[in-house]
Order: sequence, then structure tokens, then C-alpha cells
Amino acid sequence: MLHTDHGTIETPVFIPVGTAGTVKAVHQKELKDDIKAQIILGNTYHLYLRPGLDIIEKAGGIHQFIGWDKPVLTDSGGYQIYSLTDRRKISENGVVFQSHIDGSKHEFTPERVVDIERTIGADIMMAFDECTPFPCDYKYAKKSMLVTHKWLERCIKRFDQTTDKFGYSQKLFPIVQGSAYKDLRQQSAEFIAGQNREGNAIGGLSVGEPTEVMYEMTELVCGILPADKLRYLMGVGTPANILECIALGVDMFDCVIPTRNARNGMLFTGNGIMNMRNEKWKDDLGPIDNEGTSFVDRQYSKAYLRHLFVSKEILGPMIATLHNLAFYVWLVTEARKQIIENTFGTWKEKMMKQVTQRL
RNA sequence: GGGGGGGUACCAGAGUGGUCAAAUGGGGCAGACUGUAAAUCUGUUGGCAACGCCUUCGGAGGUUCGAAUCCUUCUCCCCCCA
Repeated sequence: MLHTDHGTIETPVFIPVGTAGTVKAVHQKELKDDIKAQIILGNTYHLYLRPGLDIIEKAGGIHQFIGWDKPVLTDSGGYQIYSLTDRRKISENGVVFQSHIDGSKHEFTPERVVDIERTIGADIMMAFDECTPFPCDYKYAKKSMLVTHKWLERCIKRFDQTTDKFGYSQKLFPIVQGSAYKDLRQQSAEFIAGQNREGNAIGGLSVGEPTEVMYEMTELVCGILPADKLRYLMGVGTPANILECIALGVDMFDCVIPTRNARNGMLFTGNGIMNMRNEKWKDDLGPIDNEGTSFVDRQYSKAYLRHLFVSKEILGPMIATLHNLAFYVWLVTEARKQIIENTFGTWKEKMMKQVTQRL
């Protein structure tokens, strides 16, 4: 549980990905050209919104900021060091990204990232780190981890030198690195825990390593990060991954899977996984998900949703995305209930079987 | 009535004597996707007791060691001239 000026985060929680466009609307006046450039650069900056967020009002054709009542989180761009490898140059000082749109160069330093995240107005700001690929040789992993630690110190210094930009409290979360090496993970987790922030993140996982390795590293790090602070596992994962990692002590998750896979026709439900392009749904006029919590679940049939995907109608991905996000939110909310009622263990085992089967 | 062009796999459309179960695209089927440059990418798509065999390029018949490809004929479609 974490209190912010925009509400309390009750864990476990899954953070859906919002849009850079929303950021722009939120603090239009505050956005400087360089920030716009970084948003254009790709999804280098991401705004994470909790569902139900209602911050934008369209007045006279212009979107205006009207405030919000749910916490907002932004990432730092560290993941793009991994995902945009061929478009960036990394140095001790920071990273230079080259825009795929106009080729323009943009330097990211810990200080600048903090400034920008302040301006975006996130309740939770992520430290600038380097997300290493998998596999990663030990020497590089160690060097990268030490750079991430140095950057963290610079992030914190800048963070402490600046003030909350919009009158509400902003928090900075550091990120554990160390690739798939136990000693590095331990060293990094101890260093991160020592910063004593309101929450701590685990990064550098779900980058291609075997799932078992991801669990192993998560378990190790969760054993070091304090239990009374939020533990945020970045970029994970499938419903099964989330259940397993909740069991290991993780409080927060974010991932593109529910949205990206939805766009590609994959639906997650409490009873299993469906590929909506499969012919088997062709004549299934039953609701998408009888037990689903989203309005789309009973409003549309599987056959109709399949038809939309087959016809390449944008409504298909839209419905699937709404469904998947609702399912993820349901999954973590239910997990919380089960934890409170002390029934999480048995519930998890049951759900693991259901959630991983193909329908 | 005269002249010309054409019928190829689910569809469109290459191929014009052996290297052709037949290019390519679409469609179909299936898979992948993990802090989003991702409404994307990949595989597969005649049959079978599959390192081989059988059936298939409008129908029938022929030439040839060998035919989707050449010849004869039938049939259907399109265009031009009357």
C-alpha cells in the first residue's frame, strides 16, 4: 500500500499503460520543446494510468486538464536503452537516442530525466537505469549495474534539489539491476534498499531469460528489498507470471502483454487463453467472457469478436484490449482479497492451472 | 456470320517440353509477443500406410522417353468487326 496525493495504491496492483498524448494534454503549458521531442522519439516516456482515470475534458474541441484522482507513474527511458539498442549511444554520462522520425538526437542524463518526469507530473517517477539484455556477460552486467547505481545517485541528488512541480507529492523509485547473476542482484538489491525510498523496482528481467531464471532473481531480490516498501517488478508479465511473483512478494506490475497481445488477438480469461483468430470461435455466439468484469465481455460474442479480427476491424483490438485490461485488474484485485482472507495459496494453485490452459 | 484473346490450386495470377505439387499476392489455418518505434511478426496451406508414391493446370483424344506447356477436337468465357 502506498499513499499518494492522488489516492492510495492498494497492492498487488497492475498498472496499465497510458499514452504520451495524454501526458501532453495534462501539462500542455509545462511541456517544453525538448520533452515533446522525447515523446515523439517513440514511447520513450510512458505514462501509466490506473483504470477509471478521468483527467481530460474536451471543451470547445480542445483537451483541457481537469485533474485526476488516481496515481500516475512514468518510466524513465531505461528500457529503451535495451529495446532501441541500434538507435542509442550509451556513455557514463547518459544516453543519446536518435529519433527514428527525423534523426534528431536527444541526450538523456539522470538529471534531465528527473526534470522531465517532474514536468510530466507523475506521482511516481522511475530512476534512469540501464536495462541489460539477456544473455549478458558478467563483466558487462557488473559494469552496467554500477553505472545504474551511479545514475541513481545523480537522480536522487537532482530529485532532492528540485521540488514538487504541481503542488502534490512526487516520489522517485530506484531500480535493481544485475542481469541473471545472483551476486550482482544481491549487491544491487542491497544498494537500492539502502536508498530508503517509498518503493523499489526490479528491472532487467523479462528480457528473454527463461521464466525460471526470472522467478529465481525475483525471489532473491524480494528477500532483500524491505517488505514494508512497495516492490515493483517492471515489465511482467503473463497472468501466470503475475500470480507467481505475487507469491514471491511483488506488489506492483506493469506490462504490455495485455494490450499488445489483445491487439494481436489473444485474450486472457479466468478459464484460459483464447486466440480470437482461431476458427473454433467462428460460430460461438456466446459472450466473450461470462465471468469478465468489463462491459464488453457480455456485450459481444466470441464469433463477432473473431469476425472483427478476421476482417481487420479496429474495433476487434479495442474490445480485446478492454477485456484484457479488465481481466488483469480483476486478477490482482482478487489476489489482494485472497491474501487478506489467507486463501491466496490454494487460490493461486487453482488459478495457475486455469489461467495457463489454451481454450 | 468473320477475326482475336483466354480457361492454372479456395480466389487472383505467373509458368509455355523435363529442374512443376506448380512463382507471387490475397484468403484460410496455426504459432509468437513480457518497464510498447509493435492494429506486428513467423510458419503452414492437394492426398497418403511421406527420404517415396498417387491425383491435379476446362473435357476427350493424340505426339513424345517425358505434357500445365505441342497437335486435334469438344466446351465455356471475354473483346473487336458485321
